[in-house]
Order: sequence, then C-alpha cells, then structure tokens
Amino acid sequence: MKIGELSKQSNITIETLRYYEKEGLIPSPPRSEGGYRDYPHNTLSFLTFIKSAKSVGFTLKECRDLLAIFISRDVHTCAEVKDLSEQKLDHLDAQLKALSTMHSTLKAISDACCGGEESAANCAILNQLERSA
Amino acid sequence: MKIGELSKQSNITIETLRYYEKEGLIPSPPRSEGGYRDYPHNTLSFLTFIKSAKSVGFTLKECRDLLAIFISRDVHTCAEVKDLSEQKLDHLDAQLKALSTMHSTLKAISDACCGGEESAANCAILNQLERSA
DNA sequence: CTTGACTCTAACGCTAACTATAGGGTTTAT
DNA sequence: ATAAACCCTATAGTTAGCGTTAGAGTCAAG
Repeated sequence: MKIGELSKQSNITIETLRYYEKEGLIPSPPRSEGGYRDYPHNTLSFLTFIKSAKSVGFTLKECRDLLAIFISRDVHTCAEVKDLSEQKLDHLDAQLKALSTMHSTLKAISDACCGGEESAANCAILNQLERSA
Repeated sequence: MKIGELSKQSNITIETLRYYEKEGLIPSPPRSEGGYRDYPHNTLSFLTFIKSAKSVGFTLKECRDLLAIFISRDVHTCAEVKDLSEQKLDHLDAQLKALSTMHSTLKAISDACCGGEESAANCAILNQLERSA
C-alpha cells in the first residue's frame, strides 16, 4: 500500500505518517523500485493503536514505547503494560486537579464581579488579581 | 529599581522580565545613563497581577490584555472583564471534560488488565488499544 | 510522449513560554 | 585601577506534534 492510500484509510496526513516513521513510531516500510514506501497491511492496525493511545493521553513517545511492546507482546508482561497505564492515570489525575483548582479559584473571583456596564475602576476581578494568590 | 532587584522581589528571572517587556506585558521602563532599566515601583504589582492571572489559566497574551485593562481600568467596564473571565471558565471546563473523558476511558481499559507477571500476549489493555475508539 | 497525479528528501516554520549563549558595556568595591 | 558583579542586545535552542515549502523524481492515462 502506498502512502496516499494509507493516509486515506487511516485519516492521518501523509506528512504525519512520514513524521511517525522518522520518530520511530511505525517501522520503516520496504520501498518499491521507484523509491516509494510500500506499507504492509498491519501498518493500519498500528496506526489505530497509536490513535487510541493518543486519545487517552499518551504522548507520541509513550505511544512509540507502547507500540513496541504491542509488536513484541510475547516478551513483555501485563504488569509492564498496566504500570504504564497507571502512571498515565496518575498524571491525568494531577492535571485534572490542577485544572479544577484553577477553575474554582477563577469562578470565585469571577462571581464577585457584577459584570455591569459601569467602569471597571472597582472591578472585583481586577482587585483580586492584583493581590498575590 | 534595577532588574536584579525586581527579579528578587518578584521571584521572576531576569530573562523572563526582559521577555515580558518584549512581549508587551509590562511597560518598557526608563533607562539610567548607563542604559540600565530603572523600574518604577508599580511594576511589582503588575507582576503580581500577571502571576495571579497565569495561575488561573490565562495565557501570557491574555495576561497582557487583562493587564492593559487593569492599567486603564477607568475606561473599561466590569462587563468586559467578566466576559474574559467567563470565556476562560468555559475553556477550563472544556479541558476538564476532555481530560476527564480520557481518564475514565483509560481507567476502564486499565482495570480490565490483570497486571500480572505473565506474558502480555493476551493483555486486555493492548487488545483494547488495537481496536478503534 | 506528455500531462497530471503522486511521491521523495531536506529543511524550515509554527505555538507557548521561556532558557541559554555570545559578546559586549557599566558599576561598585577594594 | 582593576576585578567582581551587574547589566545590555541579539540570536538561537527547548518541547510537542505536526504543517509548509522547494525542488526533484516516478507512475498512469490518453
């Protein structure tokens, strides 16, 4: 399969496919006589795997590592995979907490403001931002 | 006040202070005869303002706009300020939802895996990632 | 046999918010 | 007067995940 076809079937741009190869996410495919990439069929499932992993928060480097495990899953353990998942869950948790704190802090500040058409000379939001957290 | 002193009092590095000036966040201070920046005292409260705004999720560009309003608050309205706050709250909300979805999706996937020392040949996490979301 | 669609590499650009480096000039203390 | 400490500008590098551009080669159809 040539790169244009793979791009259509995976919904990933040609540039991104070449980028993924350069970054070691997908294996370098063999080339035709003219020098064109000729992808084996399983590349599509690798790309699905990458998209799934990305969608739950893994970075491309982490996707690369996960996919490497996936490709040689026989010599890896569930413990290894689950450990990566749980680390990512912890990271997502930390991000959620940080965002949630930002949200509630800003909500409290914002609620104190009337939001009216009067001058902001005494705006509660501006007053609050001027103080150190 | 020279930049080193401002840096100490604000806990912001000298490089960052110069960067903020270049980006239009803080006004360019007058210079001494030798060409050194000589900051007026209110710069410190501007920096506090920026740090507060940053801490609740505003980008530097947004901080710049907010600070511009703060500096000439008389000619701005509460409505204007509150609008910016609420837009940011909406944005934080969207981010929270996205992260929360990632977390629960990954949690469900992760929970299905035994996490044991056996081979990952049938690992539920890997199996699930291989399927499209 | 030539046009148009496809592919190739290499390198640069983009956003965000800085950090680091090179190569200077100034001020202060001894 | 000289050394240390401070400051200056301009430029480039960092991370992540691509997108863009230039210039050239390949393939399929009419």
